[in-house]
Amino acid sequence: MTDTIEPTTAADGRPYHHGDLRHALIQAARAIIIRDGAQALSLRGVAREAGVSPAAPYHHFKDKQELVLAVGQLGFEELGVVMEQELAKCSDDPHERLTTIGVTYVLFARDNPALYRLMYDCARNMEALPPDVHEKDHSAYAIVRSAMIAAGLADPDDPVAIELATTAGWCAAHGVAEMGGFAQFDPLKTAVGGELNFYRELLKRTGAFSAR
Amino acid sequence: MTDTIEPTTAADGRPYHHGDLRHALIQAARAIIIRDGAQALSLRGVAREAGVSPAAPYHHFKDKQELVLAVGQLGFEELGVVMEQELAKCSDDPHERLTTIGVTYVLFARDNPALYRLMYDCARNMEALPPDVHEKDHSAYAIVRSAMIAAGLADPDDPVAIELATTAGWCAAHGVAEMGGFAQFDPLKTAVGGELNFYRELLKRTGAFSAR
DNA sequence: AGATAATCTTGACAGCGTTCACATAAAAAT
DNA sequence: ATTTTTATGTGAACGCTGTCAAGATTATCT
Repeated sequence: MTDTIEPTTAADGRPYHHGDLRHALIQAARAIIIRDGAQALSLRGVAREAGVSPAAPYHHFKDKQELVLAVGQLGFEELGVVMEQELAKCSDDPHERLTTIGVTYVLFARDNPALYRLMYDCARNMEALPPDVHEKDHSAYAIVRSAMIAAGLADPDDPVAIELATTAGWCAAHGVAEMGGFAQFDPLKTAVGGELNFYRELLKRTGAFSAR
Repeated sequence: MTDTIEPTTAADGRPYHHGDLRHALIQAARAIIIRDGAQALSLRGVAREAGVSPAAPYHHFKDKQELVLAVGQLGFEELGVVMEQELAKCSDDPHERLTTIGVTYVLFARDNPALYRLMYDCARNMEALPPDVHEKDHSAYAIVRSAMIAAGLADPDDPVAIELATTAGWCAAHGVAEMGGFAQFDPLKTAVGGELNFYRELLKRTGAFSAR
């Protein structure tokens, strides 16, 4: 009882079995991507940071790609959490809620550009992913759609128009999310009274987010 | 005169000096990127395809990155050419011209997704590029801006509003360009009467491209 | 013609993704 | 409680990659 009773501790300090390697690998990869960009990510580096051998990850991911996709998937979940938090703090006015959705989305991308880029790749290869991601994405999609309807930007009786409005809004947000951070726009940002105003104006002007 | 007088032919068939390697490397890289995606691009592979040793490219590009950026830059020039062609075929109606700009942009991205992705990276690191790219980009930017003004989407006397409208339009086009190709939207595409209509509707709904 | 600069090759280095054979620990079965 | 199976780790190895240094070959300039 005097010895360490942590999960199967060996003599040399750390246990032979990591405990929850899969999770640790995803976190390490996420950290590297956020810190140094996706191009600087190497499986060996991730393993190193997690304190295991280069071959260990292959018991949890069949590929480097599969690890990367897991990080992207986690990004979507994070975004979902942030979105709910912001919407909870928001008023009931439909237009304001829609704006909150757009701004939150864009700010998330601004704060984690490399991660957002990964999430985009993730979404592009959505067919190749396990089905639960489909559902989660669809639920996010559903949030935007209902906000669109509530704000009167889509006729509730015209399904195609609803899908179009939702898709257009998502596309516009994606565009602003990826390009809004460009340094070229710095002068314009100050001219318009700060970064946040800049994003607001951009989203407003991409009519998908503006009231008629 | 009976011998081959092509640029300094050696006995074994090909000349020791390639003649215009820099160009050949860019073309080879472009082909690989378009065919197999940017992730499948290796400097050695490019050198192989150009029939040259792995170290040869380093006399023309200091980096793999520099080669990739050159391909992206070439992409912008190509897009400029296509844009001019389409605008030449277009009527004088300002709204139609604006729509043509957006649709051409999106179709270019749809036809060469990997190349377009590269161009985006290129634009993101624009500060790190030689200044002539700045000018070219600015000229493209100027095209969009004047089209915006002509279409009455920006008050010619409000410089900030002009920049905002132009930027918003570009962001919206980027969003549609990157996300429009997602397989998730296939049903919607057919429901709306084809791919082209889909893009048109999307651009119209991201209000930056629609008349009031 | 001779010197200088540009271009290409060869050979090498470290790092990468991935796989295979093996070691160890945990879980399940007896 | 012991054995067997399964899950999870290590180590060494393969071919590939980006990159560099030293030497060979050709073009260019005086």
